[in-house]
Amino acid sequence: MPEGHTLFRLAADLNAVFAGQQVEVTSPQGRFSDGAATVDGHVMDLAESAGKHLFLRFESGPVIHVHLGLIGAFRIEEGDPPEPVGAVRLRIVGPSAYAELRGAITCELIDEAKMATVIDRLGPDPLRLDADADKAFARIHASKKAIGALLMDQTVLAGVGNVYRAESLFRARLHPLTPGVKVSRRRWGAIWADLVELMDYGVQTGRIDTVRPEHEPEAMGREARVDDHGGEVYVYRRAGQQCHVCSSIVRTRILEGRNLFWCPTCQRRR
DNA sequence: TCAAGATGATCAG
DNA sequence: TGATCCTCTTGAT
Repeated sequence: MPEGHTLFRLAADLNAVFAGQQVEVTSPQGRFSDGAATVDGHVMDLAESAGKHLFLRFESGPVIHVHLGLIGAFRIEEGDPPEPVGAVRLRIVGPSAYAELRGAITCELIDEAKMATVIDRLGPDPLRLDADADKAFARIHASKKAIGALLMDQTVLAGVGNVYRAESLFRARLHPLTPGVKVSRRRWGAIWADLVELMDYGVQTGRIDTVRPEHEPEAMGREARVDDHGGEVYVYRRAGQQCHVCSSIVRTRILEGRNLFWCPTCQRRR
């Protein structure tokens, strides 16, 4: 589930087992062999996330830059590593645990300058305490593009993916095709505050739950269903089903190549 | 056994 | 906007 909260949590978990430790770094699949060899046997300094990007810094200077993309997965297991199974792009082995990366869209060795460039391109990240929500609002309010597309643009806002997009707009009762220029500062302030709360909760629990207690299906007399992504949601991937709040049928369409979901009654176009 | 789809991003046209 | 890449799971045949 690679949205920003996943990477934030992953960085913390990697620090817990590898920070300050000498680690063995390999690429069983072979596609990251040169990069792995450069830092193999070195001390991992710190893992950090920025939006959906992950950076593993080594005391000797190099940084491993990882982006999970749509299907990437980085798993940490305790104990000694078994023989690699499948396409393991990167494997890190420490004294008490090991981690394996599969399917990432990016796994490369970069320097501090390149890391700064990657971070500079990103919009404010709701998971960072020093993030400036006004910076995102300036971009949104200057755009005629749909707010549903702007929320997914990582140069506008970092870390928000398809699930948080669908759910934050539902909770704000805002139609996803509303042009950015029509979103007021007050409305944006509420969406930002909600994203901060939702994503922080996602970091703590490792899942995306967005349904307020009073709207839970049990409370509404309906059968509860937890989606594949591991949480209870209002509209994400619920096309054709009843809205938890008003019982209208949740709709879907493709917006800029990605599935979009909304409730036509709770999120009326104005 | 094979095709489709998935929480992402980039590039060409 | 469509094609492409990355890997794995699910469902159809």
